[in-house]
Amino acid sequence: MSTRSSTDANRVIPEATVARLPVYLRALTALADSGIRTCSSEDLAIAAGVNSAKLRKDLSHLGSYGTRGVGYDVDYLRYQIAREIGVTQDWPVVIVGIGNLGHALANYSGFRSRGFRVVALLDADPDLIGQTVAGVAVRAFDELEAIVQEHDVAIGVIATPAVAAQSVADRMVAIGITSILNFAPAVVAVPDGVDVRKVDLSIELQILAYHEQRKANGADAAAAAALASSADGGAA
Amino acid sequence: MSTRSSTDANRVIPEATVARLPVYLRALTALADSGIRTCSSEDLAIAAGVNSAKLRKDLSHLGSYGTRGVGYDVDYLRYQIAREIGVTQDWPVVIVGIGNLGHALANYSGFRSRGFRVVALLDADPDLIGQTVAGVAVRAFDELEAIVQEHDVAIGVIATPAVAAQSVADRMVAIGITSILNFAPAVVAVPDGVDVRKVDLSIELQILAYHEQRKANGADAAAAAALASSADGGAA
DNA sequence: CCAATTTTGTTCTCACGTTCACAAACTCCT
DNA sequence: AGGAGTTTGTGAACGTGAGAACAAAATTGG
Repeated sequence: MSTRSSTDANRVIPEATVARLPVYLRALTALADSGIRTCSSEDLAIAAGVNSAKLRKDLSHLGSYGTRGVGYDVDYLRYQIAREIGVTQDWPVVIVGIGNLGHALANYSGFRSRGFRVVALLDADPDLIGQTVAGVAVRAFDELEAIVQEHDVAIGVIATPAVAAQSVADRMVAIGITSILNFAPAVVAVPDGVDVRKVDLSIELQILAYHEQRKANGADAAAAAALASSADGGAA
Repeated sequence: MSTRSSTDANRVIPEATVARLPVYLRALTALADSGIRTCSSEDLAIAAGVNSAKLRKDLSHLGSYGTRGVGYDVDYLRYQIAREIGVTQDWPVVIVGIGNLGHALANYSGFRSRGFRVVALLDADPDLIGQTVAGVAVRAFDELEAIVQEHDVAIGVIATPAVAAQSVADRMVAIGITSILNFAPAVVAVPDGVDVRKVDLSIELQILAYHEQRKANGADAAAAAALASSADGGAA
């Protein structure tokens, strides 16, 4: 009795694939916007900046949505990926911490257009409460529980300073939020069953700096190696 | 003649390790700030939110900076990691695109304190040029080349709308920038030798949404499975 | 209708990353 | 000094992911 349909909710999709599905979704939207109705895995792979074999393998985890010899129907595939990710519905989101970054997030139009709706902005600073940002009033952090219950919020965004991040996360978890996107430069610990993703601006820059330094050192090392080998002469 | 010192510039550090080094650096700074002079791999692993075996293996790629039976000297290890990443020096950075996100980035104090210095803010919008953001004047995008050459900038940050991202990246590459941090929701293509890292707010949310949806479906499926098995009864 | 062509979906192999488990090396206490 | 107790650094096993290569399935042209 192991007949598994292609829409079987129990099939596992590798994490690496899940992380790329939103990229494919965006690339498909761009293709659709430029009037393209059908594309090959090669076309889509280029638009998404990946290898076409990887793209096909990723899509094969969702099901067989292409046609051999033809390619993929852009709108159809787009819908299938959106459904798989879960962004055919709208997800209510709360943002905690309305500093510079919180402002930018509240104003980011990409959330609304991609399946997310900011239902509340919260901050602990009394001076901010009552101000309107991006058309949404800033409310007191204490109101988190009421808001989460009213709108059935599952996803919270932390944009506070580092010191506040853990206590905000604890509160979110206690209230029933099960997915957290953390922009604060701090590690937050959460119990099993709660997902945390971390976006850290300076960590990304540091990773670039490492490679940048190696480029410079590599050039130096190559020069040094050239000198050394010329000093070695033919003395092998 | 294969005597390789522990500071051999040619040893390779796995990419996954490189991505975690900044996390360790931050955790060590936090420990140092609370007056801790020495820590075990277990202590540091908890502070960094990773498994201690992974932490030790990561550090072993840099060299042997710990003492068995004792642990790591916080300041010493911090310096070694900072040197490895390359943030003992200051990296000049330009930010292109001073919208909501560009504002937030310009004001982000974490850059300055972690080895990066914003030397210029650029935008194509004439209305923005001349305004001061975070103490730095916004200048015309055309001035990119002069600024990059004057300050020897190797790292550029793109915070423009998606449509502008590729052309900004092309210009950066042409001028000699070799590392790009891209916040625009678009894939940018660059030649070999140029590193691009991408930070995408809505992609992170979409990944959370996927898992959130699976939690809900999983609960449904579990309920359905329970029903099915009770319907099955003992009919094995 | 059949051969040639195109393109998907999948299999196989290799590389990379994670985790376990333990020997080596250090400190502390008697 | 020597044994007990800690903690690092690393070898080995395991799991996941990437990419090449190819069979299967569709279209196209004669």
